[in-house]
Order: sequence, then C-alpha cells, then structure tokens
Amino acid sequence: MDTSSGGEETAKKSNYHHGHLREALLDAAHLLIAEHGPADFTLAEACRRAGVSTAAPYRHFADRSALIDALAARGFTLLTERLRTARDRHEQGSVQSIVSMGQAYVAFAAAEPALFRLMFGRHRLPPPTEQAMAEGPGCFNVLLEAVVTWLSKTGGTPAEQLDIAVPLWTIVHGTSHLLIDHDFDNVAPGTDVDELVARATEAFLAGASAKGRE
Amino acid sequence: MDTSSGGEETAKKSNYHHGHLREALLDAAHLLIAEHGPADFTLAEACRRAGVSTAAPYRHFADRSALIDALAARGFTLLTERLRTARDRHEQGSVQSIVSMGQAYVAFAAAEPALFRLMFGRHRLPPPTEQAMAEGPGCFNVLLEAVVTWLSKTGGTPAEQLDIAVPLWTIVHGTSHLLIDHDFDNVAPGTDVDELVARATEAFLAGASAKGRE
DNA sequence: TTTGCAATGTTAGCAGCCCTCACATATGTT
DNA sequence: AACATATGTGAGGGCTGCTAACATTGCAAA
Repeated sequence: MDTSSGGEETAKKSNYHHGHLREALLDAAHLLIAEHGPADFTLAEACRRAGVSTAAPYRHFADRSALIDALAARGFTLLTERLRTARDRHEQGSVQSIVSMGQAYVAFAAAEPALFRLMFGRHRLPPPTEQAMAEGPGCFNVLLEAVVTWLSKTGGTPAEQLDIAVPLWTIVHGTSHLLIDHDFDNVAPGTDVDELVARATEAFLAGASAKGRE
Repeated sequence: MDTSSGGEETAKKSNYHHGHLREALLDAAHLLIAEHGPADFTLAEACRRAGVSTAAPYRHFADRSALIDALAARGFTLLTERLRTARDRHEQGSVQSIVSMGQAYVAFAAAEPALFRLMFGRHRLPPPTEQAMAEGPGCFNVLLEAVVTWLSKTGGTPAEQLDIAVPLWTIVHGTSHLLIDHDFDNVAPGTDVDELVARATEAFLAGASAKGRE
C-alpha cells in the first residue's frame, strides 16, 4: 500500500501548493487514528502533520467525516487484497482456504484496529453510498466464491451459499471485535485467535454439512 | 430499567440543587447517544436536557468519558439480566437455552445499538477497570455455566468450556455488530438474525461435539 | 508569450465543546 | 447557631470544525 513511495522531493519547488495534500492528509489521519483511536482523531492535528493550515482540507474533502469515509474506503481495498492472498494459499474451495481467509480477516483487524473500527463502525443511516455497496460486497464476494466451490464439493447447492457464508462472517467479525476491544483479556486471556478461527470454522462447516445431509 | 420512576416531584423545593443529577445526566446521555450515536454525544447537550449548567457534571463525573463509562456499566448490568431471563426460558444446559441466550444478546444490540457499541467499543488501554473485570465476566459467566451443563450432557468435560463458549460468543457478537452497522443490508438483505443465530449455534455445537467424539 | 481562470493554499474569525476556577447555595452535624 | 461539606453557577481558556475573503500557483487559450 505504501502510498508515500518516493514523493516528498519530486516537486518541492513551491511549498505554497502542497501537491499531494489529499493523500498526505489521509496518511496523517491513518497514523493519528492508529495512535489515538478514531474517536479522538482531530482534523487540525492532521493538518499540522501535513504542514498545512486547518482550512486546507476543505479543498479536498467536504468535511471531517468525508475524510474518514475515504480512509475507510482505503481499508476495504486493503482487506479485500489480503483476503484474496489468503484464499490463494490453499486449494480453491477447501476448508483450509476458507480458514485461511478467516485468519487473514482477524489478522487485518489486529494489525489495524482503528481502521477496522472505522470501516465497520460508521453506522450512517444516510443512503448506503454507491461506494459502500460496491466495497462491502466486493470484500464479501471473495468469501462467497470460496463457499460456492466448497458447497459443490460437499454435495450442497449454490442456493445455500449465504447460509454458510454469513455465519462464517459473523465468527471472524465477532472474533475481530472481541480481540481489538480486549474482551478476551478478561475472559479467556491468551486466546490464540488463529486456532480459534480454525476450530470454529471447521466445527461449523462440519455441523452444517452434516445437517444438510440428514 | 426506568430509573426515573416517580422522581421529579418528590423534592422540587429548591431547584438550585438538582437532587438526582447523576442519574438525570445518565438518562439524558442514554437518550442522546441513542439519537445521535455515541461519537456525536455532547456533554453540554446532556446538561441542557437536565436543566443544569455545563460545569455541573464535574461534581459527579471526572470527565466526559467517565460518564460514558458509567453508562456502559449500566448496559452490562442490563445485558446480564436479559441473558439470565433468556436462559431460563428453556431446560438448563439445553441447546435451546443456549440459542435463546444468543438471540437475546443480538436482540439487546438491536434494541440499544449505541449502548452496545459503547459497552464494547471503549478500547481503553488503561488498566482494565476492576469493574470491567467483574462485569464482562459476569455477563460471560451466564453463558459459561450453560455450556458446562451442556458439556456434561454430551459427554464433554468442563475443561472444554472455553473451546465451546468463546466461538459461540464470537457468533453472536459478530452478528450483533454486523446487524447494527447495517452490513447485512448490502450483502444479505432481509436476514433473519434469530434464525441465523439458531442455525449457526446448532451447527457449531453439532460439529464440535462430533469432533470431540471422534 | 501573455493573459485569464480554475485549483489550491492562507489568514481571520465564529460558534460550540470540554474543562477549570472562583464563588454561591443548600444540607446536615455538632 | 455555626461550621464543614456537597452540589450548584458563571466566566473564561484553549481547542475544534467550518466558513468567508483573499493570495498564490499552474494551465490553457488567445
């Protein structure tokens, strides 16, 4: 992802016009929410880090929350990539492949807790953005495809894909939240989330395919 | 929960000293976060609703986030009650009883999304409060007990309780978050969360007990 | 090349928020 | 009755998001 690769000196001539302000603000915001959490994120501080006045962002974003939305969009792109990579480490449609995706999902949340919260936490009632409609599914589709393949191997039908994929999603999504909110610490300290995901996924798939067969 | 039962007129003599300010502020805050979300909650607005100056809260709470913590504590008490009630609607340690608890968990999140986010979203690194240590588990223990009973019926051992209870928790917790963040809307609109919880829970328990027996 | 316009930056300033401090008022104890 | 304590108020500092008017730059047509 590293968007700041080599910039900085390519066009240092003017210093009145920043040049990459939009990206610079997103980078600064990314660092800030990682440090202080999404709630305490301050537009003014991001401006300071980008070396720019507090009015500058409004040339690139409608308001504070628009910047945050843009950051979330970045996150979905990143997560989708990670899921594809994880999926491709094992045979298409295998349980291992599905488990691997789940582990990658949780690992992403663990590595970028603030970003993860941002992505899923903007509970905006306003019309689900076009973008959100495209990103969310884009991400979920990676799982759906794998599930369809798995179903075809275990004698299921594509019609059941949501019955399988959604519960799997809840498992890894719940694990992610509980992990980054430190809720395992009080209740089950030292939880190995990779193993947790693997066992829960395998048990669910076993139970689900057994049920389908009865 | 209605904490304001009958108050208001019992001691209306002075009106300089409010009398129930702490509770009144919590009630106002509860309403406000339900209306505008936890992020946009404003201490000043809560003061306005309670009919009090913006300096008054600091006689009862260290700061804004202390008030929010108190609200979260209320939430855990409430959730624990709901779980107990749900559990007792079916035979002790039955799958139905466990499913019922999961559905109550999700129903709580659906009814009080802002409160739910508050309870689990305060990712404070500062020492896990004594209270948090007591509340979190207090809540989780309701599930743990049911799982132990279930294990004893299906030939498992109490040592496996976390291996069963934690995945179940991730399912309902993930379902709750995805539901209140409207993430099902894009991907699986019209999802019946009660059925989702029931099927996921049953499939997981079936798969887990089959695995234990092999 | 020069001129003009659109893009992108700045400063100044408003309103709102959290929080503190000094002061006012009620409560209850001796 | 007198004091100590608890709980309220008002004023104000520092920060924030955002807007408006102005300044600077880059680009494209004349």
